Amino acid sequence: MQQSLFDFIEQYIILTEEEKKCITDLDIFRSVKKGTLLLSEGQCSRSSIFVLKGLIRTFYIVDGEEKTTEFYAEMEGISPPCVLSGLPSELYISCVEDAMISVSDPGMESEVFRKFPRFESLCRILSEQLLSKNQCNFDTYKTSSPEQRYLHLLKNRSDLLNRVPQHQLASYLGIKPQSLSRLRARLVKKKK
Amino acid sequence: MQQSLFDFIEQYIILTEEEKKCITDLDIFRSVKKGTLLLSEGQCSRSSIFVLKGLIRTFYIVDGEEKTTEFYAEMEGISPPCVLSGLPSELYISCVEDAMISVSDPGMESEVFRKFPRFESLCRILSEQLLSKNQCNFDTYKTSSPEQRYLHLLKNRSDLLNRVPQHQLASYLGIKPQSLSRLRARLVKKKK
DNA sequence: TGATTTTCTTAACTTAAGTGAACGTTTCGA
DNA sequence: TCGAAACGTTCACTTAAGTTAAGAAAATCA
Repeated sequence: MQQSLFDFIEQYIILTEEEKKCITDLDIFRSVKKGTLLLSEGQCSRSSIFVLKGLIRTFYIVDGEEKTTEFYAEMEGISPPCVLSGLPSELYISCVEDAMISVSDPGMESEVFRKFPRFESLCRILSEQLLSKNQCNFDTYKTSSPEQRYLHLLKNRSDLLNRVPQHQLASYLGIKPQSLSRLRARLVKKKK
Repeated sequence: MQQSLFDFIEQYIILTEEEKKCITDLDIFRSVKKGTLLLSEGQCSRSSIFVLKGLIRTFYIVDGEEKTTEFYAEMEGISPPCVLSGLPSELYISCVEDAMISVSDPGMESEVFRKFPRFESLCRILSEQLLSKNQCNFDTYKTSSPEQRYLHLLKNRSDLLNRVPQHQLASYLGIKPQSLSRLRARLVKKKK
């Protein structure tokens, strides 16, 4: 299972046996059941999550209503705001499917950076890439309508359509479930 | 002028004279006039920008229409997607006000990292913070209506209201200028 | 300064999302 | 396996943004 984490890292740098052992020794791999809440409002978690298998989802609760903001599938990771801010979380993280994840915290990271400085270099590059990607996604969201966002999802992450309940998808697109139903009906009619 | 860059960095690490000289020698400071385009569609720029004074704005042109995605004021920086991707830019960057900026590229950065490794450590931390902040902003955008986004702007970045033309603000909020006018009129009426 | 362009607002009409409700289907736990 | 809860769709109505157009105000520059 940890092999898939090694595979991910080795897209960037080839790991020595010593480095692999160091990662293994951290004992960061966890198996979690569908529906598990990995983070709840009010918690001051220090844990960053990397998804090895399965699917997790982040959301807020605004006026008693879940607002899904992102899905994280294989080889994607999330470090919730509370990890850096130290403030109680407003974010929830929950398991959409049974999943294998790795869980780390800033303490582990600095330990690894101390032992193997090139890991910090890798993390700088990765977080710059993530930042850039995140900004692009934000820009795409801002410049699209719900319908365009749905079509974009259909094209680029169609796996989500089968893995995620409609009402979570709707929320992710920024609309209500009823509106997603209608939107889909409208598109089918247009196509004819 | 470069002092304000030093001030920014020294919020995190105190610079030695040697480090300051290294930065000064890079000759990265530029003065730019209002209206100047710092990046246009199609360009493969390698330049990241940090704003020391003034205001710049990023936008796309979609169906012949400008879509403003972000404003960068004092002590904020932007590394456009093309810097990392190497692909021709779809993003525009333009100067909203006369500005003083610093312009760097990946080559300069690796030179500085080589001479002073702790700069890479600082950059990792900064980009992790930026990523976290960017994700929070994205989440706030996703979970808000245009009206809520306007009120949020009023509360948190009210300086922009005076520094930026309405139609650019409207675009930034994800609506048309006419809708922003109407929204404002609606709010005034509500207040009474 | 005067002319021209850009910007901002208002208005009437259109389009699409929000709301509340109903109803059939699926899921899940006792 | 039965019953309750959650889920997805449809409908009628409401609300707010998009569109088109017009006119007033402000900024720009020759």
